[in-house]
Amino acid sequence: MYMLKFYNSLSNKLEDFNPLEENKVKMYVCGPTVYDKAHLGHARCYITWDVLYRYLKFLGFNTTYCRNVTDVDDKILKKADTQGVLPEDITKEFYESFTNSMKGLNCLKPDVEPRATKTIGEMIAMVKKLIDKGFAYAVDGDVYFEVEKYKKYGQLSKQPLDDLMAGARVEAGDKKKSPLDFALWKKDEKHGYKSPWGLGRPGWHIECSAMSKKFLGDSIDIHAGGADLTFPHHENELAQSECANGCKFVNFWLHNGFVTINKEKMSKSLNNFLTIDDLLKKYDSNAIRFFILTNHYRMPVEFNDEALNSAAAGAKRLISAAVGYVKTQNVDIETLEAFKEAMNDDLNTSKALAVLFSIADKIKKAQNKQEAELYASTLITLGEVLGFDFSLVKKEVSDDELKEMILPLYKTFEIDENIAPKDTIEKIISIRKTARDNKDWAKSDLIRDEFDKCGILLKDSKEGTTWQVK
RNA sequence: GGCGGCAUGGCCAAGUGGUAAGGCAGAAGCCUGCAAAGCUUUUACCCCCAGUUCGAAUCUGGGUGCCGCCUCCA
Repeated sequence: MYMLKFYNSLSNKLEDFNPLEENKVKMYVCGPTVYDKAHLGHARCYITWDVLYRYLKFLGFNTTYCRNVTDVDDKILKKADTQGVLPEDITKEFYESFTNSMKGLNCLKPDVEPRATKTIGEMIAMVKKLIDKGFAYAVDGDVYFEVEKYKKYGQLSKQPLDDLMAGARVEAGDKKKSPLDFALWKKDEKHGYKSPWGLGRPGWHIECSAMSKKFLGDSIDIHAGGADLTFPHHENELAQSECANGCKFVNFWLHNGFVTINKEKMSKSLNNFLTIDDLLKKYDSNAIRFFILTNHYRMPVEFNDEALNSAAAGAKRLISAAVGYVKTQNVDIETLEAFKEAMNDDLNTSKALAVLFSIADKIKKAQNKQEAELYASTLITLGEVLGFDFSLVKKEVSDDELKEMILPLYKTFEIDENIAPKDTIEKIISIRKTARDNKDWAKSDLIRDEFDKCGILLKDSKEGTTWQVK
């Protein structure tokens, strides 16, 4: 039995994971602000926590995964105003885009995906409570959290209050008592919601606090997100929630590292990002996952095409090892234990991948069919815990798509277009076989090239020639 | 300036004090008419210096280099 351990950003230590409630895990991940397409950095974040979710469930924890959608935000409003459309138009478009990206990456849907706009009431209630308890104050339609009142402020980011104060920006016309105080509620007469303080909208941090409380309760096991959220977002959430609820907010704070490009953080503001949509045009989800999972989730990952191509090759070989086998209830215990040992160690996915490669190797070296089936089933079972999609190996193409692909061949070989594409391929292969039998290598190679141009790979072996979509 | 992190073969990367997993690429071989695919084999003293130790990539101290947060950002 290996103990499940996570690196807790709150203590900066590896800690044994014990859920608050026996066998139950409540996890919250900061979701996207839906105003633009998701990029590789988001992919890394959500793939990482997707793997955590899958693994917790695999271990048998009754896991509730909540990932919010931030659909009230300055950037959304700004974009809407610039384009002369409603904020809802923006959020609808990019929520759909995000959902598609997640699907494309084979990320499981969270159990709850609350939207900020649907949780306004709870946010207002929380802000009110903070005011009642003396942790917040209202000024001219704004409400601020008074950092001074919460002595533990800075515990997560390990920032001494004095240093924060020294570095804090003081803005002209600021109504805050202290530059460190942050907005819980902002006056907004154009896009605002009704509240005890007039028309306004929630601050970003209170959104997560309220949604987490509503759907998971006052205390939760895991709160995860990108490392850049540690300060101020998570620090502020922590302060608000503990002050409002009067109890511990989160047991484990987990943060993933960034994707870098040319050694710099990939981000919207640096404008050096690659969207998930674009990446998926070139690489499948297994390749992207493999790329992300070869690194430990807390380390930075440097993106470049070479790395992604390398990952694509690795993923393909790994997944292909299970082709022709199905998943059963059986798994190889030794491999399972090795896998768990790796994953229990703060999600050491790099090591877990090595375990998968070793089981893939065992499939090939199996003494008999039964053994091979056991190993393959193990590979699929554990591979799916990492979110690999084993259906992607053999590209399934519909007859119509296939026909579209090989249309030139119909013409070249003067084949009736009413003949099914698969039969057509077989027919051309038999033409090629005749050529090969006659040692007409020029013709044989030409046909192979023609297929290649159409995206079909021919494989010659002693048993004959087979084909597959590349 | 404050806080945090990183430095392992051509590239990516794991690594619990006892002498370096795995992936990619490369090379050689098998297979093939030739290829492709597949299979087999194969490549490291771990940034520098000092220390602790019988023994350090792994611990301590000091360098050097790189990155992130401290402002919206996964």
